[in-house]
Amino acid sequence: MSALTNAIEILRCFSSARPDLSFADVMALTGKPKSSTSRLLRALRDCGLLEQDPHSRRYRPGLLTFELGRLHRAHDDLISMAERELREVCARTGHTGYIAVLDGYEQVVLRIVPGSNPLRVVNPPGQRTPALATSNGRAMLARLSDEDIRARVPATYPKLPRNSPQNFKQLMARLNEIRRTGASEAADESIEGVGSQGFALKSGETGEMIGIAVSYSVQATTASERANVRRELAAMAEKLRRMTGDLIDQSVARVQAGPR
Amino acid sequence: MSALTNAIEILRCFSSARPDLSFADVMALTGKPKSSTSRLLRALRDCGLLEQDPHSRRYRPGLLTFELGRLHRAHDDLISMAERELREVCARTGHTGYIAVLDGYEQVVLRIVPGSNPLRVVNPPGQRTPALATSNGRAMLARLSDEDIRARVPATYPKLPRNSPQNFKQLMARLNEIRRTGASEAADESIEGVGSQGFALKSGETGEMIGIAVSYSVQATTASERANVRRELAAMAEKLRRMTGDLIDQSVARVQAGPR
DNA sequence: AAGGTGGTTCCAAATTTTGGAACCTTGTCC
DNA sequence: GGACAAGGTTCCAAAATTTGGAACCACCTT
Repeated sequence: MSALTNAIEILRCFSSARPDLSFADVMALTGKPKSSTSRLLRALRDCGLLEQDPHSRRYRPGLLTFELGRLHRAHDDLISMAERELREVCARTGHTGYIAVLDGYEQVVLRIVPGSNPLRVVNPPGQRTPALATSNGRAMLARLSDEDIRARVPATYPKLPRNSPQNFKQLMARLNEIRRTGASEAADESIEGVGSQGFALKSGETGEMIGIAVSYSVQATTASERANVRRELAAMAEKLRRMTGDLIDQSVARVQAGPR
Repeated sequence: MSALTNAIEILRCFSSARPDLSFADVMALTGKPKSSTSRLLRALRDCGLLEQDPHSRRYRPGLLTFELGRLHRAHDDLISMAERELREVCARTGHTGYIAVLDGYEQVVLRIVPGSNPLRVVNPPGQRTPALATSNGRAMLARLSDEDIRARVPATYPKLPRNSPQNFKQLMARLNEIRRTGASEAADESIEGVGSQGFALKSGETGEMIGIAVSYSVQATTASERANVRRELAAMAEKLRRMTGDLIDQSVARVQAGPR
């Protein structure tokens, strides 16, 4: 599927860091010849996966992506359940909640539940982050086999924030700690000044896995507030595991806190 | 681009009426042979445009569509759309444009689009003004229920400029006139010597509402220029309503002009 | 066992794709 | 006006990919 593969390669050039691209951008990023690029962009534009600004000539994701994206897991029971419970936790704690999924060694935020706290962590859904550097990301990785983790982490270990695991050995130590203690937490990692706690949840029926986290400002959140978040997430995790048939060892059933 | 075209054909089978599809569904909907369908679905799954529920075997839009759709949405939200259109109107008319939202009985200016006219109305974003005394403010109020309007206007009617409605009865008369004629316009109200015309726009999807206005100096703007502004805003309103799914009666679809 | 669903693989013919070269349009600068 | 750059488009022959029918597979139900 060479044409399709090439088209997808172009689609993957778009990100929140690069929401729109020029003809030359696409050429540089993909390394494809001018004529191939021209034909591919035209095909993508004609089918609705890309659209082009008439003035700037720049390309961006088109309406079809929006229409399809809205359908993505719109009727996912696991996510709906988790989101309902998370809303209550965020209403009580005032902090912002996230639901994310793993893709490779990265995670993608699917849902955000705003808190009432005036100091707000702002991150749009759809954002991609190394799962190695987030609380819920690490919680999800800890639920995988070591082989699976090894296969996901790039051979060239990604450059991560200072407080995140700096190599595979450190990562595995962190993950084993999460497996042992049930605690996944971090501060000043993927976002400076922001801490979070999270856990992973699996559907016993489908095997689907999501990572749930609550984040807050490190400086503005007291130790007792953090302890409260821990208790809230522990209760939430236990409730959701019962609801979804998430089989997990009791020894790691406690809340896993992490960065985010 | 036959493979790409066929893949897109499959993607277009998904809708909110059919958020996920089985192998047989796809075959029936596209009429493609089994082997082609199998290869196409596999390619779409491998590239992230579709994902497959491991339990039910059904296909649905994949993570990549979610991510790209979010990028599309970020570009195409209500305010961004309105601002882009307003820029063109202001470029053509030369006057200053405003986008505001309602907060209680007041409006808050979110965006300002400068015109080229040397006589310029200057108002900073974030400014609060009684919506009762502005063209776009009154246009937005006219879109609310009478109970909502009543709940927003303080029990002690606010002191307003001379040409603005001086009591609740006069306000309702003005709003009903806007509802009837679709015209919301004023002069010498919130700013002495300044007139404006505006309309309200609602997102069919989210219910979010904004008020859009173009303002000008009353003395320096001829009647034919004002008529031109009216035509420009009417065309802009119609276009935006189509784009946003703003359902409004045809009888009030004409431009509403107001003070500002 | 028969039948159905959800696929996968093989194969030769048909179709599409590819990249380099030549070309086009529009705009900017000297 | 000429030169250059950005953003493309079209042509062409060789290479690559795609196609649909047939055969096959795994699993489930009656």
